[in-house]
Amino acid sequence: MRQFAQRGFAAVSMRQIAAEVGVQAGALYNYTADKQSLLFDLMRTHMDQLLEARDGIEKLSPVKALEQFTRFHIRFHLERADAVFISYMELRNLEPENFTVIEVMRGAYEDQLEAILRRGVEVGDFDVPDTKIATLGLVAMLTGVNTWYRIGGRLSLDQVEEIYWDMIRKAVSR
Amino acid sequence: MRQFAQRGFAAVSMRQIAAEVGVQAGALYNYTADKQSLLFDLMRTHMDQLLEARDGIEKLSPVKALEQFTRFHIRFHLERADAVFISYMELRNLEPENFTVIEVMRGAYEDQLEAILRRGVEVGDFDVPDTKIATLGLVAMLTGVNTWYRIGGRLSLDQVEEIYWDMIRKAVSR
Amino acid sequence: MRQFAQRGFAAVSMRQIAAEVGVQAGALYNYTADKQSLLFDLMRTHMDQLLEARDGIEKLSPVKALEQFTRFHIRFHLERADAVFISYMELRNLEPENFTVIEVMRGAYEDQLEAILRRGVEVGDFDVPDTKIATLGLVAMLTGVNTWYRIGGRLSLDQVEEIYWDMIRKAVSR
Amino acid sequence: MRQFAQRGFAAVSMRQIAAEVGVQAGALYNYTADKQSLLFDLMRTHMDQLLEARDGIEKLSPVKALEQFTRFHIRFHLERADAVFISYMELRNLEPENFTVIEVMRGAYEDQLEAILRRGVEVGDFDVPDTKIATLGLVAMLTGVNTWYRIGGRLSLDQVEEIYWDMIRKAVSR
DNA sequence: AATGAATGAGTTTTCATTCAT
DNA sequence: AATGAATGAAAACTCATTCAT
Repeated sequence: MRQFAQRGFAAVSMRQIAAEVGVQAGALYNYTADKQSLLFDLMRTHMDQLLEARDGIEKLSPVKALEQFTRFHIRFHLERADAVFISYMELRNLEPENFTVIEVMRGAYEDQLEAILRRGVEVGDFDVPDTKIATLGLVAMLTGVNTWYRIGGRLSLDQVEEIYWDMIRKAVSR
Repeated sequence: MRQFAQRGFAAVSMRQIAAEVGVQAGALYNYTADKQSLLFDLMRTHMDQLLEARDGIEKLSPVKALEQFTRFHIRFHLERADAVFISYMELRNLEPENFTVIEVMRGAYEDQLEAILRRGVEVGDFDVPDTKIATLGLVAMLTGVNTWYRIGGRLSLDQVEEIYWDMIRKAVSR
Repeated sequence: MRQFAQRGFAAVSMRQIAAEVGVQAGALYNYTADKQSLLFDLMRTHMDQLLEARDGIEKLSPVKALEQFTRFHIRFHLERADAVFISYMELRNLEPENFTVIEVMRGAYEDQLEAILRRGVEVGDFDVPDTKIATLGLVAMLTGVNTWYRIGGRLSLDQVEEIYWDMIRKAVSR
Repeated sequence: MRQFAQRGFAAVSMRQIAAEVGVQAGALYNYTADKQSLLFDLMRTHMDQLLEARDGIEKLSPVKALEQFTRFHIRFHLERADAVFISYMELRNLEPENFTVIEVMRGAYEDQLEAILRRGVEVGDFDVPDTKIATLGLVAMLTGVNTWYRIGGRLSLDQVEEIYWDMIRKAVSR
């Protein structure tokens, strides 16, 4: 995972992966069918964890649910920077059927956010002209944190959550 | 550019590029020093155009400037989907000195947005706790349009601009 | 070694070398870092053997030492015609740092001969106006044997040694 | 010639040669049939000059003739270091029929020296067990000067001639 | 006499994968 | 469970040569 994140799937050889774990390249094939499976398994595991994570969010008010989603997304993604990066950058290197599996999972995650937005619009908490697009815009904004946040930098994780929650709250407000 | 965007820099061979333009691979070297230069020239040209594009924006009110920036960003990036995608995805494949050049240009572009936010905060039009982070968040959100917008789809470009401008206006409002 | 000697380093491809040992080109890289190392290792091994070979020569009288050096040089070089040829012809194809290593070794060998000449001059056995130049002249003459001697030809190895020792003995005599 | 001498025939491209004379590679083919001809013409011209050079040497006494040959060889070869180097190093890169032509010319030159030695032996001036081998040994020694002599170095050309003539005179003496 | 664009064959090297041991 | 040797295909790049202009 570290190697794929840092250098890209195509640029990492099975020999390099083997060297990193202290075996010869041939030995890797005792654990994986091929290089493609290595990538796919990484991504699927990541998406599994992402989807598992939230329970009971539908019982919260739309505003509370959106806040929880916001804070969760930032925290979950920052804790898994390598897996997140791979999941965005290496989609292209998935074979078609693997690609489809991951895309479906990603869609399911986005649906969770859109459901919150839709509930909020229905009860009059939010003013969002197009919940699908708002979903995509908010996810892009939130995931973008990963491109610049560094642990030990100017801001604490709490502060980042606060700033983004402030922007998002207002962005969907009436 | 089309090949790099669709399959990734590493996955496109000089032979494929040559075939696409109708020559043998060797002939490409009459026009480019090497494959790396092909990538770098593409990116630099894109960033040049991006930086050239906005004049006089600092004479507008912060709100008007932010609206113009929002609409410009969406339109400019959607018109150049391949170049945008390459500029985000293939940074890793730039040699260090080329990488630095592009990063500096990207920073200059973000500075234009941050300057608008800062002016807006100073005159009391905006309420943004951290202009640097807001800049990064907004740019991520805006550029995210490229990941889903398709010409001829459900929404016109004008509608997209409207929806995002609405979200952004509110996100930075008091 | 045979290929390099017959056709020259630059003219021999890794494919040809591989074919000669009965594998595909890629398999060579299990044994050598690159083509340059193949050349350098050949030369260094040769020079190592050349420098190892003579012990105790400094205890002989200058005349006896020169005779032994003469006979040794002819025999050693004729037995390794390919390595000798490569060591002279392919110096140009060594990368700079490798070149330096070989040059230093060659210098050490020539120093052994010059030491003999100098001792001979000191004790009055030889009359040589410039021991450095005489060294280079004698080495050139002796190594020249390799360009024409063929096993099974008109002359035995013993006869060749005799003829050259006769010329050299007289060339440095008073 | 300079390029071939410094980097070797195989390592010099037609483009480099063209650049050195200030044209594009294609233009060279107005002057030479191909790269091979460039090499062959260089060598043949050199050998022509070498063979032309000595007239009337057979009228001198063997000792005088040998001295003149010695001094001539050193001077002629030092004045044409590049051509000499190419003529030794690049024989391998001549196509077979071209190779034969050059070898015949080289043989003719060596015959001139051997004739002197043979005359000297006949009249009792020299003591040489095998004139063919002595010829090859002396030529090797003399040409070896080129490997170390540098204009402006420790020794003048006259001094070098003197030292070698001293060694050679004694080497063939009775 | 020269150019510049092109070719086709070649180069060294890398790589995912296989497999006997 | 691991190795090390091998393969075959592919990569980027170079080069002598050709040729229309």
